Formats: sequence, C-alpha cells, structure tokens
Amino acid sequence: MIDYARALNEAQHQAATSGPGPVLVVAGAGSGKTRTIVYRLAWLAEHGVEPDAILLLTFTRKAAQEMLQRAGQLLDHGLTGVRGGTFHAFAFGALRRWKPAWLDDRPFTVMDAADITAAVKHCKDRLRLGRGDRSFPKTQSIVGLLSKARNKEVSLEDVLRKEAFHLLPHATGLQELDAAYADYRREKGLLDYDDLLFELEDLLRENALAAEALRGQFRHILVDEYQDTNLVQARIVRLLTGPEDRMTGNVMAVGDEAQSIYAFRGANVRNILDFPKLFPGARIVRLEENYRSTKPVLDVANSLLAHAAESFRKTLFTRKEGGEPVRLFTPLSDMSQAALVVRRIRELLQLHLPHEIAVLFRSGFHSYMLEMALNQAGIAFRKYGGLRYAEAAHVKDVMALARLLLNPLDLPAFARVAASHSGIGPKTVEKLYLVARSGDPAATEKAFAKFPGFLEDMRLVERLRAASASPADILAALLEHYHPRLESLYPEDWPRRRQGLEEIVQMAASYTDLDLFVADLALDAPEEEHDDPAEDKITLSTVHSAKGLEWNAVLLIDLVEDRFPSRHALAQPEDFEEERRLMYVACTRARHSLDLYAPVALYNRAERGSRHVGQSPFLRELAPGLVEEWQEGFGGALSRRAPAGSLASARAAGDDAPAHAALPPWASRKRALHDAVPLPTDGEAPPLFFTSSPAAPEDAHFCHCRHRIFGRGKIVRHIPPDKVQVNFPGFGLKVILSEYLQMEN
DNA sequence: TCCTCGTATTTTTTT
DNA sequence: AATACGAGGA
Repeated sequence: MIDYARALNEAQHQAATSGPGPVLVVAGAGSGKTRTIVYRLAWLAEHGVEPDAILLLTFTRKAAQEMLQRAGQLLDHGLTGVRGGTFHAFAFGALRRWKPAWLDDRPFTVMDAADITAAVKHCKDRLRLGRGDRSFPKTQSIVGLLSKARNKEVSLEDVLRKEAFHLLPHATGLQELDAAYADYRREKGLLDYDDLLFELEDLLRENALAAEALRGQFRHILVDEYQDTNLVQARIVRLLTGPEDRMTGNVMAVGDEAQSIYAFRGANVRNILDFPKLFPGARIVRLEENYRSTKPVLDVANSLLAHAAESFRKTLFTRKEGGEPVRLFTPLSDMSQAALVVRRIRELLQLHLPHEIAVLFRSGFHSYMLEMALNQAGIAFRKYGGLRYAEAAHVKDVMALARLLLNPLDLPAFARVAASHSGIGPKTVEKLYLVARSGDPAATEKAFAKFPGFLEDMRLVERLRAASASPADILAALLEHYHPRLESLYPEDWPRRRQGLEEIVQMAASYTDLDLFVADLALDAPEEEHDDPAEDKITLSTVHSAKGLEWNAVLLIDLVEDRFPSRHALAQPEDFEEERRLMYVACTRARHSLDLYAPVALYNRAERGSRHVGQSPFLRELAPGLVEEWQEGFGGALSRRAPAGSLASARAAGDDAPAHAALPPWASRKRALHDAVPLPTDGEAPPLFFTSSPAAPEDAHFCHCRHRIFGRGKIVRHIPPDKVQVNFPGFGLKVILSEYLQMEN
C-alpha cells in the first residue's frame, strides 16, 4: 500500500485520489505533474481498475513511456497493460480495426511529413499553379496553411486574411489545391496527420459499435499536455467518455496554459478554459509549488511571464532558496558562442552526468555550428527535433518499398522508388503509375521495359507480398535488394547507413504486422541510434522537443533578434506571445543551472562575414539584477559586466587581452578562462566557472545493489534526498528510490 | 517534351 | 539540407 498523503502535497493528493467524474489539473512547470499522474495510475490500480481499462493520451510517446516506467517502479505488478500513446497513434489503431467506409476495404497508409509535401507538390504541378509566378507560395508554406485551416477549423480564406494577407489574391488557387489534395488522399488510400483525427471523430460519432467498444474498454482516460490539444482532439476525448448526452467514463486532463506552445498547429488554450463546459461537473485542482528549479531560475521564468498577456500570467513559488545565479553570456559571434558552450559543457561534465546537461534552441538549424564544435571536441550528443531518423533518405528508400508492398496505390512511395532509378522524373512517374494501376499486364511490361531496375523492384515487392513473411524477413529481403543502390548513392558513408538499416530490421522483429511498423515509423520516429544505455550523451534539442523534460544544467543559445523569437513570429501579437511562453518553457527545464547565450554577431554565409545582431527582446525585458552578465573579449576571455553604476563597471569596460589570446578556444580552457576572469576588487563573490557547484553529486561509490526486476546493478550516483541512479546491465541507467534496492558489497 | 545537373536561395516549431 | 529555377542535352 502506498501512503499517498505522505508522498504527495495536498493538491497533488487531491488530484491523484479523486473519485469518479471529470478532473482538470492545472499544473505549473515543475509542479510534480508527472508524479501526480503516476500516483493516479497507482491509485486506480489499487482500487481495482484493470490496467487495460486506462488510456493515457500524451503528446509524445516518450512521455507516455516515461510515465509508465515510473509507475512500474512504484507498483509491484507494473502497469504494462495501460494503453498509452499520442492521439495520432491511438487514432491509427482504432481506424485499423474499424476502417473508414470510403476506403471500400482498400489498404490505407499514414503519410509522413515528406509524403505530404510531395503530394501537395504533385497537385500543385498538375494544376499548373504558380508556374513562373514568384508571388505564389512555396509548397511547404502551402502545406502549413492548409493544415492550419483544418486544425483551427476555419476557412482557408480566414487563415490567409489573418496571417498571410499578401496571399489573398491566390485564395482561389489555394482552395483548388486543397480540394485536389483531398481527392489525392482519398483516391490513393492515404491519411495525413489531420485525417487521422477527423476520421477518428467520425468513427466515434457514426459507428455506434466501435464507439461502444472503445468506451467500454477505456473507463479512465488521462490526457497530458491538454493545453496543446486542438478542437478535434478535445471532441475526441469527450466522445470517448460517453455519448453526447451523458458521461459514462472518467477523464482527467492535465495542462498548463503558460506552456501552450503549439497554437501554430491549431492547439487551443480555450480547451483548458472550456473544460468545465465540455465536461460538466469537472473538479479543478491547481498545482503551483515548483519542486524542480532553484530560486534564481524560477525568478527569471516568472519575470518572463510577468510581461505576458493577462490570461497567461502566473507566478510559481519554490522553497528552494539559494542556488547559482542565472548567467547571461554575450559571445562575440555565434562561432565563439559554440566554442564557449563547448568549454562550459566540459566544465559541467565534471559536476553532472552527460544526460543531465542540455543545450536548447529555437530552431533545428541553430545548433549546426555547435554540433561541429562538439564533434571536434569529441563530446557525444543526441539531438532531438530537426532531422529524424525516419526522415533520412536511405531509410525512406527502404520503407517506400515496404509501403508499396502494403498498398500498391501509395503514390508517394511509388514515386520515391521510381525516382531512385535514373531517367525517371515526375512525368515518367505519373505515366508508370497510371499504367501500373490499370492492372493491364501487357501494357505494364511494355512501359516498364525501359526501366529494368524499377521493374525488378516491383517484382520483388509482389513476390514478398505473396510470400506472407514476417515484417523482419520482408525488410531484410528489401535491404539486401537495396544494398547495391545504397553503396552507389552514398559512397562515403554507406556502412553507417547500412548499420542503421539493419537496426530497422531489428526493430521490426518485435512486430507481427508490417503495417503497424510502418505507421509507427511515420507517427513517432525512434531515435537515431538504438539506445546503447551505457553510452551517456548530452542532449541538444529544440525547445519544442524539450517540453516535459528537465535537466540539472540547461544552456539556452541564440537568444538574439530573428532567432528567438523566430522572425516569423513578429507579425502577429499572439505569435509573439507564444514565443514568450516558449522561452518560459525553455527556462523552466533547468533544475540548478541555467546559462543564457546571446551572441553579438551572427556569421552570414552570403557576406562571408559576421553581422551584428540585437539581443532578444525577452532578455531586454527581464527585471534588472536577475542575471549575472559576462561578456566575451578577444581570445575567449570572459569579463564580468558589473551591474550598472557599480565600481566594477568601469573596469569591465576595459579589455585586457590575456596572454592566452592566441590559443585555440578549447585548448587549455581552464587556465585561460580562469586567468581571464578579473579578480573581484570589492570582496564580491569570485569567479564563474569551476567554483560553481550546485549540489555536486557525491563521487561515485561503485557499490552494487540488487533490484527485484532489473537485477544487479552498479550505483552511479546519489540523488538527494532518497534516490540513486543505478546502471543495470541490459537495462541501462535508472533512477530508483533507495528503499526499493538491496545493497550489496 | 522531359530529364539532369549546377547554382542561388532560404531554413520555425510537431503529429 | 532541401527546394526552386534555368541551361543544356537526349
């Protein structure tokens, strides 16, 4: 039995142990939201709710897995039966079981981002839209506009009027394109991300049998990151909890309007405000105490929100007094920013394990320079957001063959396979597709005769379709067939790619149905390397992908105009406000240490030089005295910029270039840095780096312990007050409550 | 007419 | 890195 009252604070306790009916938990950043959900799961299990009657809908699968894992540690019998995943993955599962009628029993495929772009491009070309017209939007902007209209459930024209006034002359053309793209998907048996949600809603409304089956199974629904749901997702949750006129199930939604960062995708904060309307009788619980961050970090975060629009304003409080100051660095350029960050990470690595350190940024490409610097410095990292594994060209090539096997009408897959043979361009693809679809063998033979390589692809796919082999066997066969092309396409690094593809075959081994595997890859691409738990790496991530995660040390880079906030967010006040919340999310990821970096100049390829940039408006808005400012001089020397008016401010202005100026930035960094820090003249607290030791982990004891599930493991470090991190062979690093471990010596 | 290749331009965020 | 566009070849 778990002592809930002891393990949770009052509000958390109320949420975790609340009886039947709808509950809304408004959970501030770091307020123990995950903990609350985990204890909720435990409480439900203790009260006789079978795990498979619980549906946990989260924004990312990573979050769902983490939650289930933490719950498993808490409960003896684990919660393996709890169903959890993204709305999209859940929708796919349901639609696979109850196919939409319009498919007429044809197979269907989930499109990934590249497919959507390719499909819209195809329709655009066929309608001859924007040919030679530079004012016509590019394919990717069009995809964004169409999806935005559907997600916000407003007309395309309204979207244009509001955010792209200059495109209004093209409204008719874009509407035609929207219709053509819809026909395209219908004809080819393809569902894009938005289709999955709307089709699920239709299913729940129109197929009483399916609706009853789902409602009967999932008596308890938990929705995480509720502020990021859009209108149709809220309706889906409502429909899952019962027919329109009455509630038959239970629902708990958890969210924080201050962390709403997906409005661009149609997320609607009103969902939180309207929760009591949609779910009458809802109880509301607020978690406002922050357990994650130290006071200086929280002060910065609160200061950011103080300037937000009223409905988003909130102040979190912490009892963790003290802690390191938040530091703002102003490197001379983004290049020296990368060097400085590398230096700083090296130092943080003496205090923290790699996975406790993260560098965050607004957009995927902002980290390119840092990635190069880290590679040179030999520091391993994992990157989230940006290019995903399943988006790598070689993976898409092999998966396209697999998809063709499942759905011969899958035009994006067909086009990808075809175009990998030389001599086949868009026009030829279309011709071949029409012939292949007509099913006339003689005509097909003739048309394909010119492209023997492609013909072989199709023959192999057909053979494999008939063979009814396992997903792993099918992919292995496709990989062998694809290998020669892999070598010729990527002469430099094909072995690395080959290894990645072999991992795909490994992954597929845990599936019995190929279509599930293909959909999973499109819906939630796994990480690049199959996690080798022994290999601990630091994290690079976009702020969006960092949502819901936390680290001991967070470094936030590129806090300059046009980058953070994104230059695309300047036109609309709401967009600007969303960037502010994004910055808030970024800062609240940090437990002990938060570094802010605002390079003075950015390298510009076109000009082959650097260009001066202003600081992010969010930095200028911060209340004075919240951050400690350090500026970079030549040679990487850092000097403290004293608070305005103090004695040291005059001194900081002078630039005394140290003797190490000629050294490369990351050579003998310790000494160079140390010497560069001016000694305090007025008895003020001294230097920056290396002295800072936020709750330095005690040195590793290298003693062993035993866990009833994971077996014997080595204790890597203690996490005060009551947890330890243990490396279990075969399971990797786990954070576990000491009381669940047996010590060994 | 269609394909290929080189060059210029531009990168938001996610399912 | 990925797209768009224009020149030149089949």
